[in-house]
Amino acid sequence: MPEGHTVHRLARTLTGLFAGEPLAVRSPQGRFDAGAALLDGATLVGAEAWGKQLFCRFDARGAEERWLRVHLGLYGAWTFAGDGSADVVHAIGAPRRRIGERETAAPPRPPVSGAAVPGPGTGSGEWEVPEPRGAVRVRLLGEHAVADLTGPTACEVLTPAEKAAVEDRLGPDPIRPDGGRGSLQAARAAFVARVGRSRVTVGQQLMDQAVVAGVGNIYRAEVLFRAGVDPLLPGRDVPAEDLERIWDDLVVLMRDGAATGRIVTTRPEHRDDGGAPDARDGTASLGPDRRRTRQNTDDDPDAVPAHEAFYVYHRDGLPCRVCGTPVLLKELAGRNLFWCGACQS
DNA sequence: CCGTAATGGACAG
DNA sequence: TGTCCCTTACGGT
Repeated sequence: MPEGHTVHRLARTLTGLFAGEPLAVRSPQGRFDAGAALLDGATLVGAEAWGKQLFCRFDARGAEERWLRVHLGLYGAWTFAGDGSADVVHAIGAPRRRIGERETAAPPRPPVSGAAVPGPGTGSGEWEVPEPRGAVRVRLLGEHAVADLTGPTACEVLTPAEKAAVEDRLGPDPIRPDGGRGSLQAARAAFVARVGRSRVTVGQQLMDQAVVAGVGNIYRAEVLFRAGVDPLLPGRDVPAEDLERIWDDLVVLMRDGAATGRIVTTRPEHRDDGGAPDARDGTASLGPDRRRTRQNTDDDPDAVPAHEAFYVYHRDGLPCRVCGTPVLLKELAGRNLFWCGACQS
């Protein structure tokens, strides 16, 4: 997925597109019919993120507020279309979903086989509401835009109490202004204390959303490399100063990711690998934008090429950017862990 | 056409 | 630790 930075971006996008508007809520796929009925016609007050959890607040006149909770899981994604009155990235979520991103540069998609419902129209921008594409769990339709959700791990309507219960199980979030613990200092202290009192490896704990919310496999691998910490070290054996540096680095890296839509962890001096392709994925001949590791990027020509964005993630077998030792790969708790055995020891 | 990977997580035992 | 779920796009046949 979509690590935490993506979800924070999504919250901002949804708020920008829909906040203050009553929305038509549907489940074209049918699996969310009951939930959609609860929300249909309610006003989207705003969206927020905590780690990888997305919460959209709906107010229906006279009724108690409702929260739509969405978790994208490994391959959930939102795609957007609209009249262009709001500036949005057109697809956010699973990396394979590139169609939406191409639409960013492409002219507005023509209506599909005349079946599309005409949009309400806004005076300035006429637009056609596109047919749902694929298995759309939820469609949010407003005056100026439509948002389609596919493939989520979780999609449900919650009461305020139920939303609070979900949040209670989440660790501090480096992207939230107060870290989700009242202040960034308190959030860092909570993280350091929690990791430091467990024998579970620091590599596993970083993937535990109760320890720190929003970190996924990429940030896990990259932040440990940047800190020079061995992922297999038990948390209690990692010096507190290292854990503090890891937290502070997550704040920087993840907020940068939320701002740009990309994860880039390499420092400029470590990026020039001569344009070497990602040798592992056998896509060397496909060109720089078709490698296995792809990002949801804004169309920024100055963006760091994907194959130079990481130190170790998906680079097993390739020489470490810093010391040249081959990057290691090991399956840990069902997920691939990448690290440099020399730099991280 | 089919198998598989993918930045995740819940649940059983 | 293993199993299952969610969906898409890609490479290989």
